[in-house]
Amino acid sequence: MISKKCLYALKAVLALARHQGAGPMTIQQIADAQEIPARFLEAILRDLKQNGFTESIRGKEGGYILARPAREIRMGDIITCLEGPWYTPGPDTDVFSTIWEEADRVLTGVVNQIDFQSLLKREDELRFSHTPDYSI
Amino acid sequence: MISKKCLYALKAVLALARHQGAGPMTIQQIADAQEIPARFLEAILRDLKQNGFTESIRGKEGGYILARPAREIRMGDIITCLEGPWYTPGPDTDVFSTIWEEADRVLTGVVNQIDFQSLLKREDELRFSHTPDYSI
DNA sequence: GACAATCCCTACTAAATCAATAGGGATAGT
DNA sequence: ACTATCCCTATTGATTTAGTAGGGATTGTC
Repeated sequence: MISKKCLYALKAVLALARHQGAGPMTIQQIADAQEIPARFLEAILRDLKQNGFTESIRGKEGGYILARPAREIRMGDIITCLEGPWYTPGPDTDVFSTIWEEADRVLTGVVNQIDFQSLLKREDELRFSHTPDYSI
Repeated sequence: MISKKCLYALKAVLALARHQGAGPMTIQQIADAQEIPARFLEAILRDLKQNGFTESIRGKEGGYILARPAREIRMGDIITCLEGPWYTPGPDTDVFSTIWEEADRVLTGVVNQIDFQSLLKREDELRFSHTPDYSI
């Protein structure tokens, strides 16, 4: 399965996407909102920054923002950034190589179809469908 | 990526598939043929046996055979047996859950389409296409 | 019945990876 | 100056991976 680190990264980007246009979010805010250990999140956000997904503002009133619109960041981008490629073709091919390639292809296909704008929308729909209706 | 243990299991089953009908193969034979540490392979074969993929014959002239025809064993069966499920749905669903489910679905789809009879055929074709032609 | 080749079972270990935590340094707004 | 923020390196404990070790049980052959 996906590592916690990677899941934290996805959640952090999602939080930043929701906050986009409202100034920077501090590490602590993101950590609180998504239940991520703050010191761990710090390293993750630095990683995301180095790969061009986030930008940071230092000093007081500082924090993190997305470097690009949520629409232009795909789940697959973040996953590849944190986990590296799922399968790397080696020099010698056996019967299984082509199958790992196929698996990689379909997996990439799934996560690259989803950008963070659509994740926000999905999240809203999920919240809507899960809100219990207490009316009589 | 896939663990070495799982890859060894796949290779072992493939070796047994190729040997099917020609009596049992010893652990050592499989280990030599597929370049797997014999003591490690021992544990893997036991695991495969407990899950009904292989059978063993003890004593001299003993060894391992496939418990079913190669056609009836799929790659996905072996992988699930060794690695467990890639994703297990938890009690609480978030935006990502449905995506992991979809990823699991497509991945399972790929490896469950391939049985070991077709792997043998693929291997033969690969060997054919890779044999260098030294004729003038 | 002795012997040798095989599978069977439990326990142990070394290395790598995962999931953080710790301690300070640099920067910027007030 | 003070404080809230990000920045960087190093360290740690737990878990998983990839084996290894030592012996026990079974069965065919002489």
